Amino acid sequence: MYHHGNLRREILEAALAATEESGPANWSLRELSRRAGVSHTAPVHHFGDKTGLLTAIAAEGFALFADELEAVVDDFFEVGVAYIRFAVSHRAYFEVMFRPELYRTEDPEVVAARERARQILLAGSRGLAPTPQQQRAVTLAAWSTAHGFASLWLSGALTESADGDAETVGRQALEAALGHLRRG
Amino acid sequence: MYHHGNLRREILEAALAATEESGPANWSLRELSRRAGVSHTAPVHHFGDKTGLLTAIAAEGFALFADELEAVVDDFFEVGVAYIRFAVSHRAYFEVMFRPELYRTEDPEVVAARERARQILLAGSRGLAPTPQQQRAVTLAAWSTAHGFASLWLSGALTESADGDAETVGRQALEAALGHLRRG
DNA sequence: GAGCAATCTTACCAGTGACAAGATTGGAGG
DNA sequence: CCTCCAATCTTGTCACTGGTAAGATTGCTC
Repeated sequence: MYHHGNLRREILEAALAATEESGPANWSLRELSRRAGVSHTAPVHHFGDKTGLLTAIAAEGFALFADELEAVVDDFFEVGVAYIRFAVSHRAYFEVMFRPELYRTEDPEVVAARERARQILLAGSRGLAPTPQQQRAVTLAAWSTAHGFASLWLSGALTESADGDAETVGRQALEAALGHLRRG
Repeated sequence: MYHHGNLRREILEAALAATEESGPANWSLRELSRRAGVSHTAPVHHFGDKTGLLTAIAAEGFALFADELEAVVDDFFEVGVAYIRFAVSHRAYFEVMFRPELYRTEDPEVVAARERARQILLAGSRGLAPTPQQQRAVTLAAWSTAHGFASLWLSGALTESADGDAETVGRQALEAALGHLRRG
């Protein structure tokens, strides 16, 4: 099928769907091509190689991530909640983004989007501690807690320890770790 | 080479070394076999298939993990530090353990070792909150913070935000998140 | 010292990512 | 209109992979 019209997008979506089902490694470019009804090398023109496809996913993921964090940037605590919400609701993106061996981490689009997200995280916890040293520790703590909860949740490690939806339980964990910072 | 003598161990170590270098997906059984000087199907007898090898790594990893946590079980805060120390010093194990799509999570050895580690984590934060509900939140918070810091550190996400060795910086992050629980 | 069971090998298959060379087609410029 | 170019997709091929089947080797037991 020459001139599919929307192949780049369709392959990308198929990759996301496949990643959602079985992780970012358990699918092949050829499988995605078959699903899209094109030859096994059709994606090459759009992504170069498999790493290129994963790089595109990471770049788009960091951009979406930054967007969602930006929406709540004024509330330090809600940035953490948004972090968790993003991981759960955009699982496939998240699983690629934080697995640097999968894609080209220094791709310009990736770098730009990732840096944008990072700045929002840094801004979110600004002014919560007196010294720069403590400031940095607070940022790290918040980032670690949100990221850790999200990772554990996605890996299924919490199925025995937590009941409820991710956002509710995540809020409780964030509150236990960081609530004292919020209240001053 | 018939009757290598120690093939199971050698393949396992080679897999750990390769995982350390390039992640748990970027090596092949055949490559490990070549390194060990045996035919490409020799590992089959010991592990069944590639998933079996990764399952063995996960089982051994959780057992080592439980051992290291056990050594400091009396101090809630030090359990978190030990968690981070394990992730950094046994990176290959850690990266497999928390990637359930890679191995058979319900393998009896895996289940036993993982459950042992889980109990230590639960015990570590016992008595730090009045109600069971808060108790659970504190456990989740501590686990999330340690796990998140370890994951971010291993993925390289912190290279711009933190200087120093993982344990030192990790302590600071844990202190910022959980220090208030320690001091009562 | 015979035979068994554990361990390893050789041979093969389908599936994969990458590459090279070529086919098709929409659209721009004459 | 129509020519031709660049974007897009296809066919063909390669080395490599994981998995399976069948068979070879060898340490150990009795």
